[in-house]
Amino acid sequence: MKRSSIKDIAKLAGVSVATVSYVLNRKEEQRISEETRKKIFEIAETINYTPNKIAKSLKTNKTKLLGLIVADISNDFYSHIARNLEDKALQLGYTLIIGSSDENAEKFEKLTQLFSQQQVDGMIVAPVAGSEKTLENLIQLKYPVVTIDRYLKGVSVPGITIDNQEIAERTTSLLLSKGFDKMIYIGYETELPHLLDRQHGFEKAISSSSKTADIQYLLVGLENIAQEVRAQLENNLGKQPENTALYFSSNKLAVAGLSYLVKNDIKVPEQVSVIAFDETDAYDLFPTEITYIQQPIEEMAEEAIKLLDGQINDYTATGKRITLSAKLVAKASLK
Amino acid sequence: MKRSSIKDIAKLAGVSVATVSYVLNRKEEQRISEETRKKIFEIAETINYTPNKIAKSLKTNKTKLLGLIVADISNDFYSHIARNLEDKALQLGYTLIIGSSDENAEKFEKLTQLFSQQQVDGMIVAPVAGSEKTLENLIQLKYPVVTIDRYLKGVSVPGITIDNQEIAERTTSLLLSKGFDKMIYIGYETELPHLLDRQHGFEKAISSSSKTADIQYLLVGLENIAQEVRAQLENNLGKQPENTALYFSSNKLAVAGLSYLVKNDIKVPEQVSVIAFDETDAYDLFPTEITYIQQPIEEMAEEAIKLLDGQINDYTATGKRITLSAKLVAKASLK
DNA sequence: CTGAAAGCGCTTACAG
DNA sequence: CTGAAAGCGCTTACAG
Repeated sequence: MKRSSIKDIAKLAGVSVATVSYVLNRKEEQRISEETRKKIFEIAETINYTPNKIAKSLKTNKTKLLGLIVADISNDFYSHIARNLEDKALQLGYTLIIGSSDENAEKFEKLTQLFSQQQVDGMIVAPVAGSEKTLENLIQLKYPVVTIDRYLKGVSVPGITIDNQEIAERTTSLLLSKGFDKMIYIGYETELPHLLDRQHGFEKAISSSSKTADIQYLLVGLENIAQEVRAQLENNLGKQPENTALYFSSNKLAVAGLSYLVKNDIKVPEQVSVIAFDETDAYDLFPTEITYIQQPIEEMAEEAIKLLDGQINDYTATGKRITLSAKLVAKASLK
Repeated sequence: MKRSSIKDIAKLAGVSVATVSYVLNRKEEQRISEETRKKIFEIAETINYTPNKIAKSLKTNKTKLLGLIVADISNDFYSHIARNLEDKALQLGYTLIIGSSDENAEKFEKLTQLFSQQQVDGMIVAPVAGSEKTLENLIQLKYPVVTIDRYLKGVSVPGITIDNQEIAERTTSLLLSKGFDKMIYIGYETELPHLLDRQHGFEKAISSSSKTADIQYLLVGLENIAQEVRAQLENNLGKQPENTALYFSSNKLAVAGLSYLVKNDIKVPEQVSVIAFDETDAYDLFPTEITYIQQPIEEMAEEAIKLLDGQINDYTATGKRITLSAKLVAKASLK
């Protein structure tokens, strides 16, 4: 595969490569005669010229490539984030390189190195537990980075998050007002701050309320979610629960939990009310419409790209964090 | 952000850039003294050197970048394809650039151009209707390309598909053997050959069978799938179907259809049996376990990368198409 | 209005 | 064992 270069055009047109470059880049300052301009465009067309961005990148030090690191691109939430980022990035002329960290700090670091070697102009990352140092290194190198969805304690890096604690608190208060006998929080056994925020919001609402209810926390690891959730619900919820509320702190947890409910013919909301963080098409298959907390994914993507583009064009060390508001979408699963 | 270069190392070590390059690339043929070798590694370490792959690419004409074009990365099926491709690609040192075509031939072409400009070493694409010419152009330029999931008529390009028609035929025969009064095929109104293959498989089984049943085809466009499927089922299935089988030719169609069933309290498999192409976690939320056709996604990804890597390293014009076998996973939704 | 030339950060035959 | 030099395909001040 031999592609044509600016040099080929120059030769055919009988001009210098400089002239070709000026014409093709529409640098009007250097007024090239209409005649040669036309000739150059024609030749470029006929020999099927496409610019070599690699060469351009080397010169300009810009690749128009953005690195995206998520936990797992096959995860519903992240694939939607990725899709929205892709669209917003394209609008600004960027293309996305994507990698999955699998919640592994080492792999996360490898990916940042790989992307850095590919000279991405910037990175959008969902950091994993233990990746503080990796992030700090990037910041120290003045590498444009923004976090999305997640953030890490003690690392000052710009990013986009939602008001996890607040929305969790508000929705929990709503739950409390309904007077359940038992409320179960299903969450992750994790150090990830954004997930802990959700839990703290839940706890805060509970402790500041005058209502009393039997409160339980079921925490599962990041792997084998489905089995763990089902097993724990079996132990703690039983087959014939009454006047109980389930609070799932992610859509994956919710899918696992709802699967348990439907398999055991537990009625929602008659026996158990359900509220879940994040949406997913899967809810459509559940007999009752699910009440969920909706993250403004499109807005998150837009702000992330904007923030990153800003950093790329004019780097300023800043830990600027933008917090967007999630909202509750109330459906029948909450009595 | 100013990164250090090979030149910086050379200066600090008091050697030439050539020597540094040889050492860093572990080219043992040119035996460099252990002493300078060590010095160079140390310096590289301390000044935090990372190679500029862009510069290397320009010289070697290899970027180790692979372009992936899917219909929509937020679609469950494609995000899983992407994830598997990512892993296989990484094993061979490639990184993935991802783009979504939205079933739009123009956007598909734009993406190929963009990727080509980024000098990707090759592309893995799920072509869209009308993208024959775009594909032909790439082939003509001897650009390494392999298709995945889909293929196009009359274009000779290597690729991976599954035996859509065969598996559809086999599963339909199975359905026929159960003696349903009514069988409804829910598919797409499309020209995409791999989807038509599924329909042809269904038709073939029907026409070559001695059994008779009321056969219906519900075809929907590629947009607004959910609403269309529900509306059509409402008209053609009704609220109290009996001894009927539903054949969904994709997981998105199945999710839409199952949602209709669950909302209308239609019992599976007592009233309606269900079989679906492709899996999704969403099935977990349906009261009955769904019988589905499982594509060997991991194997598809592996073969695609292997085929592409082969093309990249030794280009030979070939329309080699690899067909893998899908398999039926039988569950309770089929009586 | 146009071109010669330097240079981006590497690799690699070639010479010594 | 090591280095000088050419070159990958562009861009861009500078000169004319």
